[in-house]
Amino acid sequence: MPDASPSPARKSPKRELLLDTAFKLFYERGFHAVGIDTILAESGVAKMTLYNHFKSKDELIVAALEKRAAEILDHRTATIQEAGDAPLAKIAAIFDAYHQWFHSEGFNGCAFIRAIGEYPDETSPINQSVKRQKQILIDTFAQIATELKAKSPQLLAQQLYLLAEGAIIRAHTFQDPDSALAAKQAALDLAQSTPQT
Amino acid sequence: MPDASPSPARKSPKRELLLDTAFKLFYERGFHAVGIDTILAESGVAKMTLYNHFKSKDELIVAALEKRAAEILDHRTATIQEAGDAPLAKIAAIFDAYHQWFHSEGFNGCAFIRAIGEYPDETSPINQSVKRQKQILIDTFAQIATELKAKSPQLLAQQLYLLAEGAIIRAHTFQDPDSALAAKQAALDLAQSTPQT
DNA sequence: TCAAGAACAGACAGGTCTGTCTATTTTTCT
DNA sequence: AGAAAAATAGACAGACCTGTCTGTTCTTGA
Repeated sequence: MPDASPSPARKSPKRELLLDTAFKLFYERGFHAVGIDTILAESGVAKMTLYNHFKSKDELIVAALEKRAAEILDHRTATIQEAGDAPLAKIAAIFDAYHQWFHSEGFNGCAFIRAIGEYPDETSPINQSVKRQKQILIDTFAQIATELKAKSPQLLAQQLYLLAEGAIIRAHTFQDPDSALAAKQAALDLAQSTPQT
Repeated sequence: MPDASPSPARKSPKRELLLDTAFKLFYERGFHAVGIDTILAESGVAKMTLYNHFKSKDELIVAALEKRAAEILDHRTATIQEAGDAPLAKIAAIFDAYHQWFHSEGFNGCAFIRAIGEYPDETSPINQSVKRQKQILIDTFAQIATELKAKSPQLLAQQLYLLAEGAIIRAHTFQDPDSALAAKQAALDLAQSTPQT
């Protein structure tokens, strides 16, 4: 009866420590570039503890990404919540949050996009996990675009998403944390030029 | 007098073959994921030949990226040339070219962005090479924005760039080759709403 | 207190990686 | 034809990688 499968405790301190350490290192240096041993040394956890919690490195990567994704989603939800009811204010708030992120210590682009880059195989669980996470952002934009009564909410949502991803890429590539400003302005231009009732 | 440094023949068939094969494999599977031996097997070239042309794997990566960058630049220059003199037509032509690219066999995102993702260290020659290449695209947009007499050509250029990168990311992440359409429309919207003389 | 589960250190296997070396063959140019 | 340059196969070193295994110690809860 004792299930030997590697998820005995859904939430253990060691497990959380491993996930946070792994994410930090992967984000800093890349997924292939960081070995298991580095994560273990940095976190001070034993190898068998890791393999008791996760079947493989890939599973660790997925879990680390999903933990981070949950945190990001919470943060974004709060950001939108605080922006009030006006759709344009919500859009502005989202891009302001990007602005803050780009200015934060250790910003290194989008871990999820980088994960897709390193695991381009569509059947990889890593790849699929990223897709799910990104879809949530698009859905958020679509919700706002609908509230805006845009002529084509789907199109506007997609365009806002393009601007967001583009801003991340530019901030990362050129180490310019102000990339969100141009994106925000373009986003508001596009959103505002939409025919409203 | 014979310089033993690893660049004896600037242009040799084997060298070009190695660069093309390397790029293809890196683009398909990622930089860390593809080993030297795989490139050698695929190209049918001996290991010492590779190391006679390139000091290291990193140098091979840089050379492969730069060869590809030159080809892309040529293609883009021709695309703009064929679009005629109207700035808006040039912008449309660039995004149409993205559209074609996204629909082409083997599209797998932007190799340069993925390279930054795998080599985030700013001092890496790989990282720096990508930055140079991307700057050329931004400069191209800036040139067109200036021709357009945009109020702020730099801002518009940056926004067009964000849309372009965003479209690539979206096409790659969601395997949706039509991502360029929304980007093109947004680009033309932004460019057109610019106050002209 | 004491038993069971969790985490520990560390060795280990088996594979892969980059880069070097040698000795031989092929190509190229004059 | 003959010399110089280029490419070849393949072994090799040394490092690193993931994942397994063992036996010990720590933690925790009844």
